[in-house]
Amino acid sequence: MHIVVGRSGGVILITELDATGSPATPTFELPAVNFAQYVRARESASPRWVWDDTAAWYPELLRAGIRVERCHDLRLSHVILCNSAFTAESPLSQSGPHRWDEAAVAHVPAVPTGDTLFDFAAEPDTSSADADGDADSTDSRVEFQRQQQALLSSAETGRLRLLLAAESAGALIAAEMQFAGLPWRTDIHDALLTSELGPRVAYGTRPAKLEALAARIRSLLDNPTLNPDSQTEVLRALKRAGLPVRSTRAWELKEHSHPALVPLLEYKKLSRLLSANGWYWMDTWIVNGRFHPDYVPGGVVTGRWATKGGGALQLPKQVRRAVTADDGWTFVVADASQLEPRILAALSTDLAMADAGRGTDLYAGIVASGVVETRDHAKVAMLGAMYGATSGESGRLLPKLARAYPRALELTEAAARVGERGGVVTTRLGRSSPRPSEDWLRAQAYAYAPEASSADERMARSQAREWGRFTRNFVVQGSAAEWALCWMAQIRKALQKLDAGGAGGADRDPSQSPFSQSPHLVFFLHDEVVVHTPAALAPQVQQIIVDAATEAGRLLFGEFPVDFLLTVATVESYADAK
DNA sequence: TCTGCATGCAGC
DNA sequence: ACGCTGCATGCAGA
Repeated sequence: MHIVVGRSGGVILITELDATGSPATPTFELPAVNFAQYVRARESASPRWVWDDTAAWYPELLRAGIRVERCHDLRLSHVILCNSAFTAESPLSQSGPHRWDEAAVAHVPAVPTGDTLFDFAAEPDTSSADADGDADSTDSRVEFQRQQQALLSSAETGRLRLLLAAESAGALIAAEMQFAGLPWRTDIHDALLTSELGPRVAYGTRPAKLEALAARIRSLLDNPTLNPDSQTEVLRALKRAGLPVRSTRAWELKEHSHPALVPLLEYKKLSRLLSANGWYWMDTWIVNGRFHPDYVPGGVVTGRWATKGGGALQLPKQVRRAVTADDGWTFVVADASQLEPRILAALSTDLAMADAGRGTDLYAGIVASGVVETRDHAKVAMLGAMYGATSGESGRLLPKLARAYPRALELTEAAARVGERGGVVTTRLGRSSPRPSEDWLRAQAYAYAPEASSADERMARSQAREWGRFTRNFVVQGSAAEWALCWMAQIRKALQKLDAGGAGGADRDPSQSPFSQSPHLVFFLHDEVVVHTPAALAPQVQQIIVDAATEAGRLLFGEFPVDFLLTVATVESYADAK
């Protein structure tokens, strides 16, 4: 059963649909204050909630202590269906742009408590799209019908249905992870910063260790006024010291040797720590011992998640020590080993490559098959195949890989050729790549014009290859993102079931947060998840995560025999994983 | 003074 | 001439 919900002024409009998709009852209104109770009551029937934007609806339910099992996020689904090659003929994807194509409405973050920093979180969202008073429940219902119709008219209904369900589950998970937050010990974080940088100082001033390094750099470069934070000044000073560098990138500096480079590299490392995850970041993002990352599901063209603010997807290993489980709780951390190569093997039904990864590290398996000499070579060559390397070590190793795994390599080559011609490629479940820009198309067309110079032709060729590398990678990265969504959705479902059988079940105290007593996802990083769980349940959680990986593989690739191996660890601190 | 772009680096 | 990002910072031009 589907229940379509929409807002109009101060009321919620609700349409319950039966199994055929037609209204089971007339649309009715509910005062906004009664909405959460309504959802709580209806949830027992396991409906799929249909709403415009999960981030605009779910946080308030979570604050009311309510979780929902499943939803259909119209905005995320709209983007997928409008672009998918599997629904290219549908009226939906041929219709012009409207409000469903707009960026997500500004939404309020889901934070459980009304702390100073996030006090605004409790205020209702007044910026939503129906400010003109239009009954957007109608809009949502119409849009839902259009999406259903596009889905059913597709030759790939099954894959797309799975993709929309997974994408929507991802939206629920993102909201739940933001609400629950990642346990974060500010005392440990502060001690770590103090030991690396020196005691805390006011914002905008240099901590002692940075100041000492700056002094050392100035003296070794014989430049008493040098500002080590200025790339231009540093570059000039290095050149004057006789170093043939063309940038101040760490990897380039490491290729040279000069006494000043030691403190300079150390300065850069620490200065990065301070500006990206220093005390200011801690004060901004840690609330009551929890980091509440602002995930954006579907935020990347390939289907990966993005973040806005907080940098959850760039959380450096340096600070993961501060991620510490609550007393009596623990983390189960799992990451998918060599996910993208395994995805590629399955996409291309390359049995030899799947064999290489069966029950073992896939790169080690490639070495064991005698394809290349070392694990590092196997890895570099695989990455080169998926990213489109043409030169260097990776480029040299590619022919060996192509001989051993022709099907896999042919898939990546074909994806690149499609992109070079300006075409569209599609992931396993049906997310299609964007079309190239007008500029790109113009440059390609112009390269054939009689008045085009050889520079024009070179430029066009270079841009064509660039777009080819993008589409080459899109298929693999995007399909891997789909696997990860299915994996997480399965984990979530199984954890909820585990919870229903235990202390957090039917007799749960509704005044408690839905996550305060039972295992739940707290972090996601492309191919890695973290579950925060009562310590006693960790073995069951591990099993759930492993089984979910197998199930995700089956959902995407059916019976094709590819393993999705995980590295799983039960740890008190995130820093101790892998 | 503000804004947009370039740089550099964190993650996968 | 190897893919996708977010974020902080400095710098140049408006």
